[in-house]
Amino acid sequence: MSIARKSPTMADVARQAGVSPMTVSRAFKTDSSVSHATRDAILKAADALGYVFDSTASSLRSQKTDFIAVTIPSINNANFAETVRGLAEGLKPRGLQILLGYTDYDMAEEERLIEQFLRRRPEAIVVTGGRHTPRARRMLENAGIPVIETWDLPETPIGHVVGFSNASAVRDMVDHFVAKGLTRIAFIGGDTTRDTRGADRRAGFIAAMQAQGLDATRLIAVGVPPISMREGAEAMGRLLETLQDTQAVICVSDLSAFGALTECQRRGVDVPGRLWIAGFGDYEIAGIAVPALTTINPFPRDIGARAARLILDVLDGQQVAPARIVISPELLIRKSTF
Amino acid sequence: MSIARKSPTMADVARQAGVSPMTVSRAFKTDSSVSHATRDAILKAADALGYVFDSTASSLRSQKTDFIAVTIPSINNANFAETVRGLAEGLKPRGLQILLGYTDYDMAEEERLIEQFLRRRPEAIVVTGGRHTPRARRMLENAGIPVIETWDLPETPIGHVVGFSNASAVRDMVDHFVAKGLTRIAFIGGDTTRDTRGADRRAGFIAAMQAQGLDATRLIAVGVPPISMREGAEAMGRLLETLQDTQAVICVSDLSAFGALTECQRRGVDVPGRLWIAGFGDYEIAGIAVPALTTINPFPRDIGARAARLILDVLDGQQVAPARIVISPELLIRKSTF
DNA sequence: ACAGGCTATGTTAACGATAACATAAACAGG
DNA sequence: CCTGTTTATGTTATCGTTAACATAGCCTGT
Repeated sequence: MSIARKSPTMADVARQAGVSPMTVSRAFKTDSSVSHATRDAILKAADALGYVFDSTASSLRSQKTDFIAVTIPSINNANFAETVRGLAEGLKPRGLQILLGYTDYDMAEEERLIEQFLRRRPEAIVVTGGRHTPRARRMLENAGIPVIETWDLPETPIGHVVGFSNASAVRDMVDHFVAKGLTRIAFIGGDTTRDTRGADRRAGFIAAMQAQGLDATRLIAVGVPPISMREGAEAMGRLLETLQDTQAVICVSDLSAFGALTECQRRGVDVPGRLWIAGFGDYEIAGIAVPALTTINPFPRDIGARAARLILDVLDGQQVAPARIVISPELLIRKSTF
Repeated sequence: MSIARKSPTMADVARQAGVSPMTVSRAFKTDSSVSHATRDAILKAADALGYVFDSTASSLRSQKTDFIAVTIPSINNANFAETVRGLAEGLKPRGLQILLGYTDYDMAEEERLIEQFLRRRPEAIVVTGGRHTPRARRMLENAGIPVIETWDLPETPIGHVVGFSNASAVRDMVDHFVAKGLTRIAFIGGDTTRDTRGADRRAGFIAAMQAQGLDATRLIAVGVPPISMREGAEAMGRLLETLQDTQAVICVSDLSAFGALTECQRRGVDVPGRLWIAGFGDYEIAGIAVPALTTINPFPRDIGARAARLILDVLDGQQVAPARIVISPELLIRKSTF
């Protein structure tokens, strides 16, 4: 490794190429007016010197960081990952870079993250969900940049929204089951309200059951959200031991649904013969499990893609009023509920 | 939303608090010497004005961004996510923020990403794997910051390494199967060399089989890496139709292994009775599938944690020579190979 | 041939913080 | 009580780029 002498700046490149620093700056922008010969000479000089453009200085002077801050609850979740992909793909053509952070489903951590991110002066910020600490909300309101809440339809949004109703998606599923003649339906989820979308789904389940005049108390809560396969299996074990006459189980996500399914397999409980199981999220496993799991596809990729387009429109001044983009989740009936 | 008047700077806070801007700057650092009363007054003034610290300006002047750049092949992969978690956790106490990007298993995209990231002047950069485009390699070598290659043990590393040998991990598994008396063993993976770790695993399989004097040509290649559950199922379908006497299958990852298992379930092929299946990665699904899948745990969280500690040591000057930290993956024998 | 417009480039100052240096006041030790 | 040290604060210049303005040369149309 060579001695870390100070890295060259535009001034060094300018000297080498026999032009002013300003012309070097222009040569590094695609649109600006620099003659072909000059730009070539500058890029060659830059290459020879090993010059690397300094975004930090550029950001300070131009007051543009080209950062889009994004916070998601978990980095280890295929659905949120898809939303980030949708975002990244939509933003990349414009040279916008995602500043990604995860909150571990913790609103205090979200607040901390938002504060950190706003210091970096992003062009816009995308957050997951519509519930935040009061201070986080205040910071977002005063940030002076577009704010987009996703994966939810908050009643009093901060700015823009790209999401869907977790509660009514679950209601659709309950109604479907009831239409098929089932009445004893249970819900498996996590045991606190850390995961607000999970809580919304449970609330939607309860409301839908009550609206149908059915018993809405078959609720199994296991573990700290986000609950995954193992917790789903544990919950199913409990369900099979305490509420043996249950006909169908709706799980807060496909992962817990799959865990529940494996528990049935271990205990020799026939799915869907004796018990129906459904999940949420249309993760890959839902489609490939045997039997394939009934689930709800909330189109996470689209959420990101729509948010990206919205950001571009807002930054272009094409969209000024707060937008409310509603995604319609799709109910996917599969073999686990036949 | 209020009129976006220019946001306040330290100078504004200083005026409000009746001190110099420098004192405001000091008040925002935890260690520096500011009297208790002064700091309180400054923080109150900052709060009243809605001041938000500007990291961009700070970074330029202090030549410290507190960014650690990290590139992973896919954002939608539980193992890489764990590595990022390990990194983030280790770096957070020091105020270092991760700048995360994914390459989609594409070295050209990795090159693009590295170039973008280096412009942001990170304190260090962590990349996945030991193979890069020549230009990417050159950029990393000349970046003048610590470079850490992970998830691999490159022969000619750029700088530091935190990884393991994908090939020898698979060899251990082959040797285990052979010791159990099996001879007709197949390998399922993707059909190109985009995924270099996948390619290393297949190469390790072939070498191990040949070393045992066995037929190493039972190779099923399906789809563009990274292959997942669906491709695993498809590959298993092909295997069952073309190489019926196969006794065991090693898959490039647990996801394809699980897909393969489901295909066996659909076709009524008994696992492990008629066929053994093993994966790689110790994803959650491997432990909970029925039967549970034999796999290899490469301790992805540890990779991140060790990389984080290494970064801190290097930045502190406690570690100067390029480190080579070798993780020992663990072979986990489960019900799918009994 | 000349006003008006366009293209390619240069000059100056500024973005908002802080490193480096300076200093007044408070304090400690003999 | 005086010197030497520490603590709290201020002053100045600067990090590397680019917005804003300026200008020289060239083209276009009449």
